[in-house]
Parts: sequence; structure tokens; C-alpha cells
Amino acid sequence: MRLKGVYQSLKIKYGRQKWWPADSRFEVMVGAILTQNTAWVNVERALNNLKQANALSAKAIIKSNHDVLAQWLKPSGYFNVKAERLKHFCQWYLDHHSYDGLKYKHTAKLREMLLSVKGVGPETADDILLYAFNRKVFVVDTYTRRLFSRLGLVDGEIDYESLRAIFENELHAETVKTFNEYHALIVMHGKEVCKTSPLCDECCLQGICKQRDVSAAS
DNA sequence: ACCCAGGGTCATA
DNA sequence: TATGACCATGGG
Repeated sequence: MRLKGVYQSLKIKYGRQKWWPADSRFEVMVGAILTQNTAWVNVERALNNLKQANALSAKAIIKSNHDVLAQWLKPSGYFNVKAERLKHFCQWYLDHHSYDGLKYKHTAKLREMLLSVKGVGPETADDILLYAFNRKVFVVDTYTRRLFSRLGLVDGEIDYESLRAIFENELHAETVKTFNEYHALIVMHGKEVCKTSPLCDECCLQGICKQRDVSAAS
């Protein structure tokens, strides 16, 4: 395993990332739900709709009409599903007295609580833990699995928790800031390079990133 | 016209 | 437990 080395390569190539792009912790949480299987540019439109309607708060979302909320969310896709998910999340959030009511909970407990919210799965929970609560949790996404299976460092079919454990064990000595940057760099790399260059023949990891992953290159 | 994007839930076997 | 169907917009 050479996870730190990959991090260094990505950091040299792309520099410091500024994640999570948001004006508040709550906006991070909403964005984490809206970005499920959705391009970020579309999420920004939905977030802007909420801002313009003065509805980017848990209370406003809770009391908004479903169809109205869905209209605001429309650009981010799955708007009916996401309207429900946002309401579930906001209800949970208010029930636990918002950020100040949650910030002292242990990470494992907080993660368990987040996963109990309907519509919040592992990646969304970890986005929220890392980027809103500043916890040292490694966010695994499709880019992560694809890149590291291509690098020959993990099995492409590895499940979420196992892959997260690999990262967190190997990077246990690193800081929250590194976890923050690392995931952002993986996404940047996935969007800018590997997407258009499946065999990584132009990528910054050339020399490391050989085409060992046949399935992902087809 | 097709594929995919910073996933997750639910029904079925 | 493990697949498959489903959700839905916008950009390439």
C-alpha cells in the first residue's frame, strides 16, 4: 500500500483544494444529500434556489410544502426523493438541537446516528462527518474505488466499509486536513483526468498507474 | 441518442 | 446477501 504516495502525487499536480464549497456547515450537509449520484453543478443550482427562497435552513425545509421544495431541488435531479430525504434529515437535525447539540458526540456514535436517517448512506454520512463536523473519516466514493483499483492497490469490488478501513488504518497518523484534501483531490483527479482517459495514459500518476484493472478500462 | 454524475432504498429470490 | 429497479436533471 502506498496511499500516502498517491496523495503526494495528486497534491503536487492539483494543489490545495478548497473543500467543501459552502458558506455554512448546514449547507455542506444539504449539499451532501443533493449530490448523491448527481453532478455538482446541478447541486449548485438547487442550493441557489434554496438561498433565493431564503429556505436554506432546517426549519424552513421542514415547514416547506413538498411540491414547492421539490421544485427548488429540481435541477439536482431525483427531486421527489431528495425532498423527502432533506425533510428526514432536517427533522433529525432539529431533534438533536442542530450542530451544537451534536458536536460533542463521538465520531462512531455520530456516524451511527447519521446512518439511521433515511436517505443518508455511508458516503453521505462520511461527507457530513468530514466536511461539516471536521471528523477524521475517509470518504469513499466511486472515484476512490476506481482509481485505487486501477492502481492495483485494492480489489475493485471491495465493499465500502472495507475500503474505508484500509484508508483510515494506513493514514491513521495523518490529520483531518489531509483527509479533507485527499478526498477532494481524488474527486478532482477523477473528474479532470481519469474520466476522459480510462487507461490513465495522461495522468499524473503515470508510472504508478498501470492498466491493471481490466474491467474499469473496457 | 447515449452515458454519466461527489448514492441510497426497496422489493424480490 | 445479493442483485435489479427505481429515482430524474443537465452536460458531454
